[in-house]
Amino acid sequence: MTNGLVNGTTGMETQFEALGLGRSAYVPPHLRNVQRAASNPSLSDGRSSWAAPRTATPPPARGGFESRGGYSDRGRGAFGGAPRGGMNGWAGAPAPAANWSAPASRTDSPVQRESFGYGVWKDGKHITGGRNIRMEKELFGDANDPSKQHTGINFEKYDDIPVEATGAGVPEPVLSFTSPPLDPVLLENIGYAMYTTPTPVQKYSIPIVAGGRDLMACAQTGSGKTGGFLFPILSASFAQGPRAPPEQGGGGYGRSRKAYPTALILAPTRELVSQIHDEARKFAYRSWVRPAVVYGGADINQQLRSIERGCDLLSATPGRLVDLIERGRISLANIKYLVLDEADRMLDMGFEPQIRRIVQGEDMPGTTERQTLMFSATFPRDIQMLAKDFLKDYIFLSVGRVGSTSENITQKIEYVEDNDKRSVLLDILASQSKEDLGLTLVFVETKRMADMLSDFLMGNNLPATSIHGDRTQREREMALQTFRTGRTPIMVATAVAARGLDIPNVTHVVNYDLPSDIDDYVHRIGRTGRAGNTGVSTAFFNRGNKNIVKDLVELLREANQDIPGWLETVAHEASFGSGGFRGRGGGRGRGASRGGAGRDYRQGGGGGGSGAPYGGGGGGGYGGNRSTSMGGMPSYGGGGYGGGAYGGPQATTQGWW
DNA sequence: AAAAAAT
Repeated sequence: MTNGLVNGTTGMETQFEALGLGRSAYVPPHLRNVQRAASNPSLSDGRSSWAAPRTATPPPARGGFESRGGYSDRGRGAFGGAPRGGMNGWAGAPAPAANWSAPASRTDSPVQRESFGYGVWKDGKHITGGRNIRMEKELFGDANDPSKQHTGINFEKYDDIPVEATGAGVPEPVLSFTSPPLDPVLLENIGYAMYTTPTPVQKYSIPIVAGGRDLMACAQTGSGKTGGFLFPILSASFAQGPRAPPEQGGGGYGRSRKAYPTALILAPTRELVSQIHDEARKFAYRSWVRPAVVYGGADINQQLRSIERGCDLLSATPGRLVDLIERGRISLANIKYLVLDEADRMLDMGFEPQIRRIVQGEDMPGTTERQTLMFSATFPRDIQMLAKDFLKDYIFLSVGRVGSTSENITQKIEYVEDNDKRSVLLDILASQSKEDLGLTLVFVETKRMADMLSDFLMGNNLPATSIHGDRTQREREMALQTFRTGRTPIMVATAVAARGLDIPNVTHVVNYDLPSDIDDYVHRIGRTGRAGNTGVSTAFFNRGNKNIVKDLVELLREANQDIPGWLETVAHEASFGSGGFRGRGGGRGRGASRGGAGRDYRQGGGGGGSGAPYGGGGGGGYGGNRSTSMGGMPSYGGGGYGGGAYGGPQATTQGWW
């Protein structure tokens, strides 16, 4: 895919057809690079090619971006035309070109940039740009635009999130945003974003990263982890400048079009990457750091142009990044900071070969020459392996679940048979008060259901849209945009929207189909009740959801929610149903997951021989079969799985299955 | 079982 595809502006599909690369050439994502990885003996050990010359001296100002002017991508959002949440304020505003180019003497003059909110790194110093009110409005929003209402996290509920840091030499957490350790420019940006107090993750991650340490954090979205890595990385970057660019081999030909980012953030979904990028733009305001974003499904030529204009902190999905590396347009040789966000999810999605290639098989500096931060909701064995390979002497941070103890969200569970779900949903939507301008997010399990349900709602004259992985990227972004702005205050979504997305004003989450994983449930309901607001969550429960019932009841109890009697009954039955039912080797390490999302397996003790909180031994909670005090009631049939669980109309004493 | 992800 590195052949002559670069030319032209036609869509990629057209180009493929022209080259005779029809659908037959398609390789499913999870199989991509497999051969390459297998046939590349240097993957895990051979760092030879890149490791050689790297100077530690502060780099000179980079001629590349200085002479190109770093402003234009700012005026355009991340990469040209893709409509995203952040684009509202500026769309009609004229480009500032006339203003800044007029003096025509030196486009790298900091004075000129100062007018536009961009700083530069020059002669080993950070020259901060001046304020730009228009840009501030675009980045930090204004009160009249609900889609950009600030989402600063300042609320007391975050204070009771338990955090545990383990490892050698854990620094004291900071208690507030101050300089030091944070750069004054960053502090100003944090102020513009209306963040007043660091979240628990941030309290720890700031000094950890500032102290040059690697970090493995078990934390979920909503804990403020984006700030947790952006703040210390940007702060250090502001102070230290970029890494010296490597010698351009031969040098003969003009300036390279290759981008050399200093920081790389990998995340599993396009929307998440896009959201991280929007945050990065805020906190990089007025600094020399130019954030950039690349992901699939969007015009690659626009992204290429965008990264040419500046690419210091790059947020990326793995596939598109590999593509750009193959095209020779991005080099990782200058990386000082690597962040893997939602690492467990990335592995679930089959990204491991691509991630290993990016981190170990290209030109990224080794573990000792970069700082690496990994975030993951869980800490199973494959994540531990990744941590072992990517991190050095890391500090392990375990952050409790945000939503579980929150009473900001009223959780209702209703018993609804599949056939009744549609009409019950209509009832719910109809009963929502007209003054309630909040947004309703409806989760379903399949893409097909997402389509069908949104069609159904629209057929009933309800302003609905849908988001799932089979929609085009444009449709996905449009759906998110119309949802955010309230034009379609109902959005039907699959798992693509379950985690990470921060959408203000979601007042109601409906689990039309319950997930089978309690953590997914927590993530979903966490789309509401954010930033100190209250929210409502309604779940449709029926016999198909028995697999989640025990965790669900436990969660509801912890969150002080009303638990319907019938649900308790079902949970009780389930607890001595088939032993192997949960399927994951005795269930998940509840104790670990609840109190702190995971445990530092290096600490030894508790949690089973492997130290893995999940799998293997069951690190607390409900390992193994639980024969209950009720005694006697046999489990259904033999083994538990599949047919066993719901295989028949089990008439029990409770009578309802 | 489904979803997501360079084209």
